[in-house]
Amino acid sequence: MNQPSPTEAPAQRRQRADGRRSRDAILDNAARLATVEGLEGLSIGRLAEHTGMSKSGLYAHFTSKEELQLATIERAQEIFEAEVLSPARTQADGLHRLWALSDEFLSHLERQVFPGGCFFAAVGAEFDTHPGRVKERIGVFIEEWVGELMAAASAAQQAGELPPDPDPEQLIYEVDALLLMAHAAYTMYGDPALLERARVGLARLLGPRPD
Amino acid sequence: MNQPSPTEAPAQRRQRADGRRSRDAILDNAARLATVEGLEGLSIGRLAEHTGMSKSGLYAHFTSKEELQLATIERAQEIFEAEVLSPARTQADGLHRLWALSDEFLSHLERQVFPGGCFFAAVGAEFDTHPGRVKERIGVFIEEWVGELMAAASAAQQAGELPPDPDPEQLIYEVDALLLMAHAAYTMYGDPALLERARVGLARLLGPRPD
DNA sequence: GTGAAACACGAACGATCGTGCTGACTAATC
DNA sequence: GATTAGTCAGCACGATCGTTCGTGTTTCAC
Repeated sequence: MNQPSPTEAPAQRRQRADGRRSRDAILDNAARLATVEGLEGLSIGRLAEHTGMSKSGLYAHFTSKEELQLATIERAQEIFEAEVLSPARTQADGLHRLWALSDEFLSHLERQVFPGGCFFAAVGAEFDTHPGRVKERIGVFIEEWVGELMAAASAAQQAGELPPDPDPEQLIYEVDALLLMAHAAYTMYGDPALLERARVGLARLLGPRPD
Repeated sequence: MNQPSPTEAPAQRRQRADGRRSRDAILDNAARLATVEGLEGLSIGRLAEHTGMSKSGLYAHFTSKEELQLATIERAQEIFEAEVLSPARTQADGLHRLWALSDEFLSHLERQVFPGGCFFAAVGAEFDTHPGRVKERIGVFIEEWVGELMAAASAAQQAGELPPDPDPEQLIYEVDALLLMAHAAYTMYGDPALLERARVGLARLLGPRPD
């Protein structure tokens, strides 16, 4: 029934439970460490040491370092979804959603979900000058994030919660600028007041939080 | 007369003209390459190859890689002063100066003074999670840059060119956020429209350009 | 013009990088 | 319970890393 038809390429080697657990642990560490050491600066050896396994044992889970980097991005995306996107999506579309996305983003910086701030801002800054599959994936995720912000902004304008004047692209550019600045400033100096400044700026762009 | 008193530690080994030229060439290449490869990712060997000299010959100019990095930052600062700060300082203090600083910054991105965008945004993102002398120097320069922006904003408020409402710290936080976003977006996607969005945002913060 | 010192090179160092291979061990399948 | 294959460690590889040293070569001060 649910077994793949024999004509289809299986391609997927069957996976053992302990292997799945190891791979998860590796990628959890990789996603968090990458915001500190960088996605390229993070070496297989140090990641293995940090995960408590041998270099070759760890490497057996991936076919190359680039594959490890891509898998790490995927894991970081899951973490971001769980910590930022999902909580914000409980809010109604429109201005509530837009504020929630911004607040949850700033909250995940403050809670240090990643020790180096926003994963995608960190590795994006690292790979913006390194064309290839890794940069592409990061670029795609950022576009999705911006798309989600823009959808909420459009809905807010449609509902009359926001003036139509700055079109959503411009508005979200400025919102995202404040969020990026919050990441950069807070990671560099560690002062929570630098997160608060972003909230003040958001209030000027979006008006005070609804409710 | 202008020779150092013999009791003073000479400390400074006398320098030959060709050596000075070599060192300048090294640091010019280093400052520009660092925005692409990263200040840590830039290796002595590749920098030597790019400069057209041997690895050991290049290294003889510095006592360690960290010293090379610090000298590179100093050189980048000189370039930034020449390309951004000096031109803007020809404008009168206040709103004119503030707009000039912003415009010259965006212009130096567009002219690709550094191939990887803003040097200090790039290496700042790399070293924000690496405490040490390099991070400190970067942090100090950013504070000076922000200080210059804030001084212009204060003068503009004093002159009645800007409302006193957002205090200079908050205002410059938002200005700098737009400039940082311009760097990040333009470096990642290469679309000049992303620089124009920053200008539009600046106009909302500062009002239209004077004159 | 001569001597001292700055300069630049080649060779080499120990360490670490990403990447393979081999072979025990062990969990899942029949 | 035997077979299969996923898991993971040990070892080793070529390359590259930052760094040092010794040795010619070139510039500059006297």
